[in-house]
Amino acid sequence: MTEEIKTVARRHLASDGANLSLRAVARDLGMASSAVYRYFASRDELLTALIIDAYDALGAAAEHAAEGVRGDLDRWLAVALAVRDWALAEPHQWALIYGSPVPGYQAPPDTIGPATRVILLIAAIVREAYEAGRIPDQPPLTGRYAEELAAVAEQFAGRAPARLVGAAMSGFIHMCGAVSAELFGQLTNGVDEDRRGFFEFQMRGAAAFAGLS
Amino acid sequence: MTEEIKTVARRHLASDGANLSLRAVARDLGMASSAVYRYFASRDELLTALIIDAYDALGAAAEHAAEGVRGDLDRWLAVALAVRDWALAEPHQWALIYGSPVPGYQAPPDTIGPATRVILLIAAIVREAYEAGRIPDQPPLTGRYAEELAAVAEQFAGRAPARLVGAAMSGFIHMCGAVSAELFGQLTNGVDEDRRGFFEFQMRGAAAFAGLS
DNA sequence: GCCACAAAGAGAGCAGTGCTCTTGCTTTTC
DNA sequence: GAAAAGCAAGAGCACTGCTCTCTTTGTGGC
Repeated sequence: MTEEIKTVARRHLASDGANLSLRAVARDLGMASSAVYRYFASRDELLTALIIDAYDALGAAAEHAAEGVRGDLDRWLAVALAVRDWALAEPHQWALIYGSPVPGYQAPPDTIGPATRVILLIAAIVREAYEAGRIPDQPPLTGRYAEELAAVAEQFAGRAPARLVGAAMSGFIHMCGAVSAELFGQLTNGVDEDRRGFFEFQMRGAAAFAGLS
Repeated sequence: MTEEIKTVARRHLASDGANLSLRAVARDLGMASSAVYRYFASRDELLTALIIDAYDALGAAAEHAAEGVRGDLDRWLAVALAVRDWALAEPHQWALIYGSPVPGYQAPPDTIGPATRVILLIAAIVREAYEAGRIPDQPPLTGRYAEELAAVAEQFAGRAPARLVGAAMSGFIHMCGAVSAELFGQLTNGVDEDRRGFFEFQMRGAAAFAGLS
């Protein structure tokens, strides 16, 4: 039942965005709106469920795309293009997880696990490349943020230097920005035909910043 | 009067986000909700007015920051940091213009003018650097998107090559992504203290991609 | 001074929303 | 078979965007 509600809710998400109507979902299911509250304590809880599912679906798509691809750069590009493909297929789910936060909505801790799948995948790509000695040396970073990056590295990226972790995060952020820019209409009247090509161009730049090849 | 409504609406924007209540705004002004409709035909029209104002304020802040700064890289960094500063000061206005689009809302053509101020400013920085011969040569781009970029260049960036225009747009997109990531909570548990430093690190990377120095 | 007209606001009302509470029905469990 | 638990329905509250009609207010022309 919960699954059925989520399926219909996802359909409504595609037409109404984040302010989908719980009542309309209930109507589509042929039940009273109050009955839905047996499965989800509130509209926000429904949204949370959809958010977690979206993160998971995106993470799965990215991991699947990376499977079996050899070469650091190719793996990174495969991940980035898979993320873009998923976002183009599910624009409203993308908006839900990487768009502006829903007003008054506070993401519960359950979401941070699924939320990190993609960035962890990218971290793994970079770490493997680094540990295999395929990343050229770069001058170390200094400053407070470099220490924070080093702390992150210690947790997720083995012995990779702060600069590399920073470049990886930068690539992830750039990727999210590029997808959002495309979906949210920032590219209109600029690049309209070959957006995939332009996206790949940007992602190659991001990879070069990290020293991937 | 319209100005007064917008001011109160902006205050509500800060607490309720994009789904601010026209009735609540009217209440705050001590007038009936129907009276507001004399000044704005609909809630969407109010949002449009706020969007245009936000684009203009951001554009003005960016242009002001660039004034008098010498050096291509420094100008670019000044613009990027000014954009970030403005976004941190007005997170809900940022979400309004660069976050996920409001469901069912179609941005009218009036918005595209103000929307382009920042990217045009960046284009100007890059163009000047190129025309003064301060951008090292890079291999030309090929592909459909390269043609589109060349068309954009012809309009806004003089004789700059497609790769340079692409890198400039890439930097703009990266900047938007970095600001959004910070505002929308993607950086939580990663870089928490010195986000400004990390932002600048990314923007220096974006500048290098375009050949700015 | 007075009338006429237009602008500005008030108020009621419609259909819709999230959510709660009470009531009833059905299925399981003892 | 009776008690208990799970599930759904319905009414209702306070809220929303928006429309309609009505009333007040201010101003220009004579």
